[in-house]
Amino acid sequence: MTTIRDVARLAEVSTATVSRVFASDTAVRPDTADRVRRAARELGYVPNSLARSLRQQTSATWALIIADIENPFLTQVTRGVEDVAQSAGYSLLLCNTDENPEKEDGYLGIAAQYRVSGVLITPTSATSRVDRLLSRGLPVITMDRPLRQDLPVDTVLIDSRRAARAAVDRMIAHGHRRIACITGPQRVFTASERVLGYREALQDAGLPIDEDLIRYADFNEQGGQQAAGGLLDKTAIQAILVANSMMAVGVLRVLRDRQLTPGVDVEVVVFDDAPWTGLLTPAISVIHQPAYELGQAAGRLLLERLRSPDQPARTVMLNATLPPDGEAPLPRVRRPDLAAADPVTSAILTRPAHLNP
Amino acid sequence: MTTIRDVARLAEVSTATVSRVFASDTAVRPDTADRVRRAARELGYVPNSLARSLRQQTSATWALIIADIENPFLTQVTRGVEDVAQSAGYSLLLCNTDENPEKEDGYLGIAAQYRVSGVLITPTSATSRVDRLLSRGLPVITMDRPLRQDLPVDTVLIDSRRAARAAVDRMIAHGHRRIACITGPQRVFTASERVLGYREALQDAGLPIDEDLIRYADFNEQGGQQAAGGLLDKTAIQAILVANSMMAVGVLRVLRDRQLTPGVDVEVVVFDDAPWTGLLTPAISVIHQPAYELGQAAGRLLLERLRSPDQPARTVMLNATLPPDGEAPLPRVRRPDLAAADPVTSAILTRPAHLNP
DNA sequence: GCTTCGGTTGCAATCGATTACATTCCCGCT
DNA sequence: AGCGGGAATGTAATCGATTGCAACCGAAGC
Repeated sequence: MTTIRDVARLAEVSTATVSRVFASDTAVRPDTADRVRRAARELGYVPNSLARSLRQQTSATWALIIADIENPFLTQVTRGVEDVAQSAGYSLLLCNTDENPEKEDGYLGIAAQYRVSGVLITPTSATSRVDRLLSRGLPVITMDRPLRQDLPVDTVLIDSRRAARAAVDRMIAHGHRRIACITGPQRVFTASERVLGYREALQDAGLPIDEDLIRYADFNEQGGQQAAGGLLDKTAIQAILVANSMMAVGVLRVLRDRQLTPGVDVEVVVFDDAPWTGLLTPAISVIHQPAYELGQAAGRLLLERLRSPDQPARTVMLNATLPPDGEAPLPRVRRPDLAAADPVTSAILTRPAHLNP
Repeated sequence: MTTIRDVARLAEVSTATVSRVFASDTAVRPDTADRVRRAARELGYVPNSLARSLRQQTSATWALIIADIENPFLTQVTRGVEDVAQSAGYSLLLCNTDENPEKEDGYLGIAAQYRVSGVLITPTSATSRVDRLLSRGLPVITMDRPLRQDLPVDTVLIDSRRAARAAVDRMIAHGHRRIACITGPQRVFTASERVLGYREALQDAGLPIDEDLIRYADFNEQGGQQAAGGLLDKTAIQAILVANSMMAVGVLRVLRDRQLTPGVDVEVVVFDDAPWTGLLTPAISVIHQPAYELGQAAGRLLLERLRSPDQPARTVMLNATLPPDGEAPLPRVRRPDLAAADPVTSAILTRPAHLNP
């Protein structure tokens, strides 16, 4: 493996000069620089970023710690983070926790070992041990789920409580009374948050809350299937709110198996606007979550945090949207311009990405 | 940030001893080791893996370079790779190329800079510049798409040509004659491979091939929509083979908009068994691709390559399966035991994952 | 008591870059 | 010619670990 010394030798300069050509803005005479670049090309020199990071005490890497890479919502988040990272010169260390706090802990340790310059995480619970990173001065951004308020972490959330409430409001307006809610593990913030919105809507309408209509299960297809099965075994329902698109597949499968047509026999509203939801007839309602924008906002918060480490922690709240009653879901725009779309976050998000050396 | 010296000082030993406690199997007296571990815990010591990797000339990191993190197929592949990597002590550097050869090139460079110990890639084309990694002795595993035969890279493929052919055979058996094929960019191996299978089936049946029924488009929803729209504007069809599940959404949307019911007016067969496909009525046919297993196999090939760098390159071929005619698609098993399921690869895949220090 | 030997431990070089500081070079001005 | 000063370049310390080699220690064997 050729090193900076080899290049220096061939170009007949010192390693300092070579380094300056590639990694700093210190002046180097153009012809010297040329000679160095030629030598480097000839030798196939690739700088060793481990050595560089060691010396500079910082690496151009972020750790992205997410619960489930197979969840399309998180996939879109990942994509948003990746785009910001890439355009600012950072690479991503990808970590999949499986909603498992121990796996998460392990990855937090790895993030520390790798001396990444920031961590973006969807914490498995509010008690995730990110404090151990913070005490080292490592910036942490939490996504989709908040941590304890006293921790100095920037946060990007989606207001899913309000969206859940709007969805249930509408079900009530449609005349439904037996309305169920199938959501993720109670420990997970977004899962309980959606239940809160559900409860609020019922309470506001003066309707009783039947705890048996609220089901917690794993945030995946099987979870949805089990929850819906257990629910329908005990009682009949008129409408159902499902907390994510993976669960929705399971729920819809159960409905079909029981000859219940979504949208006819049971009104169904689902979080996440998975593209396939538009294919069902009649269409089910979906709550659009700005997942890509969430990732993007998280990435940008991290960039700003790196630029000014001591500013107070910020929380960005994005809106989930339920299309107006009677209207088809909005056509999916692949990459909406968030800054234009959401005034709440535009202040943060319109600032140009900082291009790191 | 506390370093190994701080720990050494507190434990009243040399840095060498501390290092040996944490990172090698050299003997250290149990009570000394205890003292070191206590000191480390007290100081909150986290080893710096940059320094370690620099010294050891190898890092416990793999680069995973994929075309599109939002493609569920590739997401499952990622998951397979991640599981193997994690259980062998490796971390993943995630790179998203967007099917863009320049972005890919950039990431290949980053992989080299980071001195990752291996690269797993779905190359954007057969001319991807992985040779520059190979010449450095960096192991490369290609996934889902092969490179030039003369390159010493291990490869995991899915035999999608055969699956495409089987699907079209069946369409022909059903009496269809105007059969279309919507696939990805021609440059992408799997896209053309599926067309080859399509052609073979028609040829074997002695049917003419109408080039106008073959459409290349982007491997996403929009691509599927455009291709299907263009196709149906010109001609009517009886059956259609779609090359992945993202395109399928676009295609199915077009069919619906034109009042054509999949499975009734047009027979539809789709690559990738996206979970939602089972929700459509009547159900469409899907070709199951063992994506998770592909990722897993790739990870294991890399582990073996790292263990014996000089063995000849290997290619693993996995089967895509079309459920027998008339039968419902197989119920999705979340994590099938690949070794038991597929004798072709069991030899490789049953070997226990090597646990790295 | 001395030697030997295996088990522990320490010393110091090393990995490949960056960078503070020192030195040299070059040019223009007096 | 001599000098000043800015630009270019070199020297060497440094980042934080690992590891070859040497030194040391204690017990066993003679």
